[in-house]
Amino acid sequence: MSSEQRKAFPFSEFEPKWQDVWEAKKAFRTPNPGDADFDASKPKYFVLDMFPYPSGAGLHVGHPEGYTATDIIGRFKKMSGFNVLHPMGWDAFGLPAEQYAIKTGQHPRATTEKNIEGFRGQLKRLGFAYDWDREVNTTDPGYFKWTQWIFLKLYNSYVNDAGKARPIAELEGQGLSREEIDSRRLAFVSSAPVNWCPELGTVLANEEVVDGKSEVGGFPVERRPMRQWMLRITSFAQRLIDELDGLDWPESIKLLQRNWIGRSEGAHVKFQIVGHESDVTVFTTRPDTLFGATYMVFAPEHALVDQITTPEHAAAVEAYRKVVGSKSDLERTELAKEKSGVFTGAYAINPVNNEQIPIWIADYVLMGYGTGAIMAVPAHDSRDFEFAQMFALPVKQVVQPPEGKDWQGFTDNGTAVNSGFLDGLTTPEAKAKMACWLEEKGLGKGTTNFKLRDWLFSRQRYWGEPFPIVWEEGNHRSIAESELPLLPPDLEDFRPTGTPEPPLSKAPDWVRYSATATRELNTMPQWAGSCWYYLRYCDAQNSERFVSEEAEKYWMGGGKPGGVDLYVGGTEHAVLHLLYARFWHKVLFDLGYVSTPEPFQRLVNQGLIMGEDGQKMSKSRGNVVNPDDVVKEYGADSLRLYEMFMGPLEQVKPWSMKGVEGVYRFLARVWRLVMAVSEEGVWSLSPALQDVPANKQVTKALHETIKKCGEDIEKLSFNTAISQMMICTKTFTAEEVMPVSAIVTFLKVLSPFAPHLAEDLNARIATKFPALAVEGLLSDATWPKYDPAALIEDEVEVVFQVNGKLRDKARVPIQATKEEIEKIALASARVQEFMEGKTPKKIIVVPGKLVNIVV
RNA sequence: GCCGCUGUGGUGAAAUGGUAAACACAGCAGACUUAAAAUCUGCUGGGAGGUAACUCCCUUGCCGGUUCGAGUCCGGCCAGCGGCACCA
Repeated sequence: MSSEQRKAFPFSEFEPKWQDVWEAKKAFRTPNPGDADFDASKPKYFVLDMFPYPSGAGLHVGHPEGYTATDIIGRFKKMSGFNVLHPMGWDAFGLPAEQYAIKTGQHPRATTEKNIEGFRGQLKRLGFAYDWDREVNTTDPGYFKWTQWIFLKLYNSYVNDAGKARPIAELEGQGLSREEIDSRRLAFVSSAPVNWCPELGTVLANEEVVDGKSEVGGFPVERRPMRQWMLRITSFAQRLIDELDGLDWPESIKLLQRNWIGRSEGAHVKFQIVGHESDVTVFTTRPDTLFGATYMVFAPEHALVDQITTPEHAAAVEAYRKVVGSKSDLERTELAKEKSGVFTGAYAINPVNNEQIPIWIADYVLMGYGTGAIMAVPAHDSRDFEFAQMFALPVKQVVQPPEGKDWQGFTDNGTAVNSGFLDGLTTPEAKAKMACWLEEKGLGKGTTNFKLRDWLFSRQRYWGEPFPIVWEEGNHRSIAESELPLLPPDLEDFRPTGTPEPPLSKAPDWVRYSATATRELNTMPQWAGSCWYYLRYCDAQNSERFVSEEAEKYWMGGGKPGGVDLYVGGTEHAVLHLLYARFWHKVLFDLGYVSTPEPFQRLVNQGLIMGEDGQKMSKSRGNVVNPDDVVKEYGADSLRLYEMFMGPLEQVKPWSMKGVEGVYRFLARVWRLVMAVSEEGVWSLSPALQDVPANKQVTKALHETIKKCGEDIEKLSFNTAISQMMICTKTFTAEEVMPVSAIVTFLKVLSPFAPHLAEDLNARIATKFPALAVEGLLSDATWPKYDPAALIEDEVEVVFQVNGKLRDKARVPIQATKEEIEKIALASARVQEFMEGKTPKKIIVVPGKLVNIVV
């Protein structure tokens, strides 16, 4: 049997038809302030999806999940009288695009354009109410001109003592040297060790390295010192933590970000080194345990190691450093099961008791965190304890744990012992006292440290935004804003060079900027374009500014810390995109370019859709569902509705084709409310459709549905809204006569979920009942109001409990008083039976609900 | 190891502290049909008793607590998923 004959309603005819009508009429065009048709009296609602990376594989079923949710919200808000901004675009730069191009032997611009076309077509076939005039594409020069422009803002800014980004010109006015100014820029050059991935031929940000491998491709990553562009995100660490508070985000995501930023409070402590002028500072979160420090450990890369190592230990130290230095991050973590290290021969003096303690080097101390050196308190730190056991170093108790716990390796709070002036204090008291003592003696002070590192911002790849920077006599400087956009050269061979030399070096004409200056050869990472795309949507066509002040104020304003009203996307961006975008937004805010300190007010993460087998969808498992197939077989409305009916939006849930059939049957039932089929299989308006008022039962079901669906959409509880529509449809189906106006109202409620079907049925009803159907497009209709009076029943069922157990129920008038209900309950034969003649101790009456008699 | 989330029928799931399992899937039975598909109707957590209508008991991972009343709140444990991981 062909699928054509099996169709229960002709979705494959009317879905494309309405998609064309919406597009032709620009039904979802959103006017901006200043436009002739802009209505300033309406409130705004900015609903945003995480824009897709247009891969060659096309849309997968995970995309429409979030996109349908935002589409329902957007359509509902539009119907409820809001100016709705619901745009779509393409995050098209980056490694995967370039690798795909290399694999298929095409230019990334060609593959990207083809992929975008594919994605756009797929999204259009799902009937999303986007304003396509606002489409953005990060690889479009008209877009990345402004990405480069924002980079120049970062380059030309610094953070002042108050922690705010300010124009670098302020420092120039203070007569600082070029070196001093360059060292304070938010975009700066650094030659620290970075994550180099030989396979990808580029460096990667810390956030892009997972378990010592590249997030893209899973290739090994090694540490090597290279000169790279960095963004000073660490200057915003505290604000990035603090300003999460005002946001309506899942607590788990806030926590993920807080943990990633990793604030910890402690103290710096200065140690003298025996026989040396120099001293060394360590960071510790446990200054209260200073009396228990029995040795010290430097990171192998620590700058002082060469100076302090004694001749008899030099060979061993050198050998150890060599071994550590040759390891990739992966090997280093893999081999980290057992502690290793060597003694330098040097000693430090513990400032609290003047004891000499040995200085070791070990790779469990990281150069990149704190000061790259630690005081080891083996008694109360598990790593130090393990190391001390291994190398037979002394372990000295300085914290008394609560009764019944061993002090060795005890890391929680307790009471200070063997600690001189700290003895008897609780751990928090001792921390505070020690910090004061250190500060008084000039030996240290309380400090805060963050795990967050500065953002490595350059890549040795072709398919990214070139930096608007030139080099002259060893110094960098920005090019003029008027020179933007800076296009990449047209390269035949854009593959990585296999060395840290970026592929842009293959275009000598492009590289030569002037007789004395050459261009920066690195490109920006994929994250750059996605850091600000939501702003571009507000004014996507503007060629004068990244977004007009007026549009930014209107769409991003509204008195809350975040400008976007609802942002829906996957958890995978919890610490990458969402942290980077917040950082850029804060810089733009400080500089006065945007009106809110945060970009996204409300964030919702959609849950992953698993395969039918409950496993993650993947080609190798063969459990991937292609949305195109579903649309072909069941229609776009079925796909939309099913993805919303599966379960709560935020939950991980498995796909079920049977479930798709279920919602498909529901849509067919709705279709048959309005349409009847002849014996020849021709659909026409159902004769049951009549211009009559709805009876009480239908009216009640309808108004309950208006109420519940409206409330559930606001709560993003789409599955329960759909079940209510199913109940309502059942009530309609049971009727012999279909009251047209009630059906039309129901279609309005259905339309955000299944817009094609609702639009089509309304148009068909309009042919016979033009006065009762919505005039023009149903998508432009107003959300119906429910009548509270229609919901009220004359009688309600009240349950009677004896000692909390259900024993009887009765229908009582809605206006019955507590006393009357109580009397009815006590009169019940079943209740009396279970009371066994005892007198009630207590009777709880919840009007309209229950009576509980306690005996 | 640390942090977080989630545990409810055969399945996806509902349930402002107030009738657990709405809605749907699957299954079973029936109607329509020569037959099938489609459609429509009914049943469908477990156990016990009763010819039957029906009645009773148990049931939201496990143990305890608060409450007239707990899937929901509190404490402890177990399992699964996710994040971080030598961050001093």
